[in-house]
Amino acid sequence: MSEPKDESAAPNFVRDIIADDLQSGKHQQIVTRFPPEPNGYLHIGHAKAICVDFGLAKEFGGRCNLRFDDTNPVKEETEFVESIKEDIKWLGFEWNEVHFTSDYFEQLYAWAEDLISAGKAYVDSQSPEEMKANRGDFGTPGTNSPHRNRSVEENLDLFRRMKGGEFDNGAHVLRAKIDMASPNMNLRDPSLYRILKAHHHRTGDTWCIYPTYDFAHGQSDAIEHITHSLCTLEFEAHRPLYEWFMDNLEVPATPRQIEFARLNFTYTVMSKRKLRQLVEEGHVGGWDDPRMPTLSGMRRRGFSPAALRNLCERVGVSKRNSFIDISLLEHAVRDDLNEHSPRYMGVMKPLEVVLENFPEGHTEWFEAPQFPGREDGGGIRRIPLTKTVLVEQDDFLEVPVKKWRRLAPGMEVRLRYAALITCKEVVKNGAGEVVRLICTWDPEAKGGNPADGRKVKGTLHWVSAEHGIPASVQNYDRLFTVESPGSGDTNFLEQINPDSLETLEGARVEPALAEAAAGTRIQFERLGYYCFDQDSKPGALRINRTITLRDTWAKAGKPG
RNA sequence: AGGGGCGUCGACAAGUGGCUUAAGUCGCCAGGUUUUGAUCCUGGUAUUCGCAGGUUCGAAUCCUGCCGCCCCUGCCA
Repeated sequence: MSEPKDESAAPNFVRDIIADDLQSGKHQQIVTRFPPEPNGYLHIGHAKAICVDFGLAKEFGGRCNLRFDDTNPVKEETEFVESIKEDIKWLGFEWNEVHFTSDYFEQLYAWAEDLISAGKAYVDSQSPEEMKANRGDFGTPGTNSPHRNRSVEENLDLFRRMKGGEFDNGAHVLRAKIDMASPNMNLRDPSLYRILKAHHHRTGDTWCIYPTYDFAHGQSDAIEHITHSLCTLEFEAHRPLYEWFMDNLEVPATPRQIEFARLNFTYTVMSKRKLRQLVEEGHVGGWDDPRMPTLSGMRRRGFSPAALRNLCERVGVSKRNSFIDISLLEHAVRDDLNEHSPRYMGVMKPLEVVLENFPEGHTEWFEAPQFPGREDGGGIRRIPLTKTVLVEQDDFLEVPVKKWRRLAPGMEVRLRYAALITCKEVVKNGAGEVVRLICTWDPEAKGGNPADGRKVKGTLHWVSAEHGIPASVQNYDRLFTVESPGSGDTNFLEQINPDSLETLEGARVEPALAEAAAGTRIQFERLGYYCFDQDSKPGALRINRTITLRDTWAKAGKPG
């Protein structure tokens, strides 16, 4: 039944509530739902909601439905339904049933008439401006609408004519008759139905009146017998209204709404508006740009679903508004990728190294483990060593700094898994730039193990110049330079990190990667985790850097 | 101004009157191992729980007052 929760699982007050409800017998089985509005792409914030909604249901042997909250036909919808489903599946969750709030329009309408018949709802014909003015203020009670006391018959007639399409948008609205003086603004006769002569992505032109979120959500939960309706903090003030409907309508079940804090990260933006602006103004390549916090962007970047799930678990669920340090995300990603990414070598900015005593035209093959840490190495791949190899430009310094353990004149280093080489000569071009290193290799140290047991501290990644395969590499970094973009009166667009994307066209990778499929996640040793882009193909490799390895050397502030 | 919610280490977050002179995770610092300056391992990192009083033998946990932050006046969700 319920899986034992991971010891590393962070606390989660919702989990405690559910456990209590199950133990007390209030529920035999729990049912939750994930209710996205199909009007945009899912982002990392939604990932938390998905993990909570689906994860808790799974943990307790319950069920979780996917429900598209499509009560507003004005906001283009159908195109997002598939991407949302895809993202949820990618994250690793399955829904029990898929529903659309629009499937319940008939029932919702019937309930609206019930409310009218019971004298608990009325058709208001004030203009939006009048309604706003009469709603009062936080400090002052609202004023009853002049239409508040229309008869049941008149209300029914008006409401049916609204449904029949007799009126223009905005001419009338159905409101609940609750309390215009309530300190909770949501209870000052909230709108239940509005006239919207728009084409709906599923119901087409069947309706011209649509229920509001408040009138639709809880009742939809009830129809699906949801036991725990989990949502974010901003709906807290709506809970009394949610419950008012449960109390005043003949609903088949009475779900409980529980609110928790949404997920926020430093160094990124999460609002739909800002994300859209980034895309529409071309600051990024699209919704799935690897720098975007959208699930499609993160997927393309190479983040694994398990990493995201682990992150959500570690972050916990509480009611505190908080900004999670992005390093927590980065850690979760490295943690999972370290465990699951096979190792390869690739040189980003090549520097030629000629092994002067290596036989001309000869190729020496070595076997290297895919997972060096594992006992059996997790499989192997073969890598060729030739007279000319490529190493990273950053791994050579003509004048080494202290503690330098890479290449420098006279220094011996290891070419990982293959050889020990010593730098003998530095060749420069007319501009004084280093273009080539002349080195010798130790034929007695094949594989990198010296016959005399001498210690060679530095180990470099490398690629055979003859076998190395060209690749276009995209290095991604944080999209913003400040912790909370757009805070205060700053413009978040001016805080975009100008170096969030670096494209390297001269990279060369080891031949074992020639046929790598799009979506493949690997580690380039000593550099970081990478993912073959969705557009990558043999002959035109395109590789996205997901995240660098931790680099305490760079952090120590080494020069150059 | 009214209502709702929240304030524990740099960031998350346990703890709900004594076993807490406050878990864990990330980060950071210091060591060790290492053919990735990665991983891994070890140790350090809040005498203090928004502030001020009070109750109590005893409080982060109870009471009172204050301060701070977030949400609510869509025919958005």
